[in-house]
Amino acid sequence: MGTRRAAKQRSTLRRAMRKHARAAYREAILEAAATVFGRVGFRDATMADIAATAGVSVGTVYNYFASRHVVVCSLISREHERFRARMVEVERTEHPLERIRLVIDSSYRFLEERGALLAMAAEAGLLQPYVGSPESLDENQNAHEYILALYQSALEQAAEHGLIRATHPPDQLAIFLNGMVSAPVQEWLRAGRARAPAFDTELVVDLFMKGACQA
Amino acid sequence: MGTRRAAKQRSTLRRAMRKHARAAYREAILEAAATVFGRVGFRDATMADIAATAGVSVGTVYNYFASRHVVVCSLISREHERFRARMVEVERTEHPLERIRLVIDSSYRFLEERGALLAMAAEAGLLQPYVGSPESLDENQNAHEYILALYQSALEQAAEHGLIRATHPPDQLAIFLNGMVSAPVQEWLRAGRARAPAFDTELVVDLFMKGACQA
Amino acid sequence: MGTRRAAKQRSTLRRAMRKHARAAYREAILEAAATVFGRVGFRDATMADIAATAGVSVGTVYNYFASRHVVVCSLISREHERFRARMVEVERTEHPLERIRLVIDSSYRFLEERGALLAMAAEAGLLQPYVGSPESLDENQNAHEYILALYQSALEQAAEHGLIRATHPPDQLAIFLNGMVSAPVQEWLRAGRARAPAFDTELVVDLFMKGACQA
Amino acid sequence: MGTRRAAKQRSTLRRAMRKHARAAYREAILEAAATVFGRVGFRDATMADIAATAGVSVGTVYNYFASRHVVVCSLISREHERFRARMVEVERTEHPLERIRLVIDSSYRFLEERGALLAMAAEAGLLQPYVGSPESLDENQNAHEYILALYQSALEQAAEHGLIRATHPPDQLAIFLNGMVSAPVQEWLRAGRARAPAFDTELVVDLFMKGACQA
DNA sequence: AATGAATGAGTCTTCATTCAT
DNA sequence: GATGAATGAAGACTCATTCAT
Repeated sequence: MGTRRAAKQRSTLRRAMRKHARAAYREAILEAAATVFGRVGFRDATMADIAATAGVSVGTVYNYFASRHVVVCSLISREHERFRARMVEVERTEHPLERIRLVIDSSYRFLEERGALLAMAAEAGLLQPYVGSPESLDENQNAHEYILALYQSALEQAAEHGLIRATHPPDQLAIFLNGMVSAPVQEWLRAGRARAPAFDTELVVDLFMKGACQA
Repeated sequence: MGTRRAAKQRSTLRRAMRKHARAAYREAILEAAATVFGRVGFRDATMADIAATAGVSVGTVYNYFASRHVVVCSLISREHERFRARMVEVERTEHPLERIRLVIDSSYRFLEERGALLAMAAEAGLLQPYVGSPESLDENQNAHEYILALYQSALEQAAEHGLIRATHPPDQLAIFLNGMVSAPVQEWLRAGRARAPAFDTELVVDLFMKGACQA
Repeated sequence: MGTRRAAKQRSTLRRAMRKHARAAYREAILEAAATVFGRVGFRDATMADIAATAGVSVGTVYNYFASRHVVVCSLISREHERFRARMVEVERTEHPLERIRLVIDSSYRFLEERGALLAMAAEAGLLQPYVGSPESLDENQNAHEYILALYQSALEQAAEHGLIRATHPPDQLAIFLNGMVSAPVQEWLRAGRARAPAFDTELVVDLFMKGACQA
Repeated sequence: MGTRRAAKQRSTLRRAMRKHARAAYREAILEAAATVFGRVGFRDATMADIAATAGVSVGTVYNYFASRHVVVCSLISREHERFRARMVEVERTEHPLERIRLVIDSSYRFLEERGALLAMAAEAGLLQPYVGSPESLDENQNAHEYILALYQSALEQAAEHGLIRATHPPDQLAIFLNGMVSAPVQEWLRAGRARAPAFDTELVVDLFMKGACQA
């Protein structure tokens, strides 16, 4: 009887370890994919590359992801989820301008931490055409739309409260704001991610709100 | 003697015609490449596609361009030259803010006219880091740097003249301005180039100069 | 001493149970293989399919069969043995024509019962040359040769007794008889095993013995 | 002018040679496919095998056939056409029993000449399940159906004329006749195509018509 | 100089087999 | 002895590049 219970315990333990190992493998492969995608780009990253970088065989990658496409989507999806998780707090902020400031700041910090390439992919949706439209991402995997919506609603609210000019449509303002926010990130990517990125939230907010003109 | 001179003339003529023919072929191939790149994107365009679109054989493409890579670079280079040609006039404008307005306006018009190439420009410029080093461009093929430089010098001059705040470094201002200018373009690309693009220079200038705040 | 004997008994019992368990596993796997082979055919059946159908892991399949090839051969061998077991009775029948009738009838009934395996049998027997040598069977696993031999000896005997014409060599007659017997089976396979098979022994015997001619 | 005409002639010549070369390549590949299929079977024949046997590169095979499946179908289709071409004459024969005799004889001669494996594939449709049903052959590529139809109509006619018993349905008779005809062929295939095949039309006809019984 | 067929390295994906637990 | 994840060789197919005509 004791033996049977021990066996059961062992079995449970084993299953737990399995589960853990599976998660670890999955994670390692996604991380490797992120690395390779960052190195050679989405299109030129081969499954062999990813497997080698993860330190596993190609077959193993296919044990965790049904196809190359699934790897890409899973990766983007994962980043997107992480990003949204951070935004939960921010979304609660009442004051629209403060909320904008926090969105920008959180975005920058996320980019700095996660290595901007992937974050960019997830956030900007820039790589959607590379991923392929027919099997492209779900609505809720598209961080770009999500951020634009955040900006837009905050700007609408701000306009209602008389905090910003109501002369321009808020969806367009959102696009321009996002353009300003993204600009230094893209510049950093363009420079080959050489130095550690240093994105300045206050600068963006100041410039967007007050403009470049002399007061 | 007359015969020899005639022969020489004929030879010269033939050489001229040949030169002209070569240029025409080259042009046709580049234009075809532009079309194909615009249609299926950089990475999915095959040499066979380009050749077929140009109405020549693959072999002929290789008679004019040493490799696929050279086709891409030549195309970008050509577009860049055309772009700069249009900017000659603009660069002569004295007033810095007016010059900025003209740069933006010319850029937008160029993008609207060259249509399909836009995707390519975006990929070459914005996505250069994704495309990877093997396809990276020479300094003088990089329209992005060129435009940033235009903005920066105009902003410096504007700051000297007290037309804009001197609180922010002009190279950073240039980046943000460029971000705002690019934002609607990227948004248009992201939407799949569905509707005809309509970029609003005045809106950008207004927003950049005065900010979103209430006066 | 008593203890030792008890231990020995227990050990014997355990060994017997183990033996039984092994046989049960073996059987389950072969039956699963039969099912899968019947469903998707020889070549498209994967070890994973077989294991899953048997309700065991792939590793377990390899504990009982050294390779995929061995599974196939074992299965065919087993079917062959079952088939021969049924024929024991038939072989005892004295009258050669009656014996032929019984062979045909038993064959048809075996095919009807073993259903899905039919495809396999057909592939293994008829398509052996297509399957190639690596999967070819031992002499004593070949049901085809066995049946031909049954027919041939019965036909020889019938000729000796003056029951059939002696104008044709019995080995050739056996081949033709087998061809007629197999014809509706192959037709059924070809039709995708759509309807339940209904093979008519009397028809075959009548046609083979009396021919298609008007009496 | 003379030069231009010469150029045109050359061009025409070249085109003709091209065409001829293409046909020759196509033929060589199909012949190689037949060889390889005969050697290792339909399923195990790889494109690399076929290419190597044909003395070309894999890419070349794909220049002539869009996919592996197309190679298989083209091969079967080609054999089928050849077979039907031979049957044109036979189909004209009025007397139904004589027509049956000729169908059998022509089939046997075709099999002897073309190497039975492929002929079998085309004729018996045995490989249909290997070729894959969803993209399987067109109705008119199925020689098996075609031959059965020939037999059946001849048998119907023969029954009408009182040449054979009307006791059995002609579609079933056709199947059994075909079974008898095929039997020695299959036997020959099973034996590994060792000796040159020698199929005896008269034997089959005699046995099918008169049966094995003593008169 | 144009042509376009031939080439073969490289890509994704499958699956029989092994082996640590 | 059972398990099932890891492995990697092998297969179908693509496409940049070469070269004989």
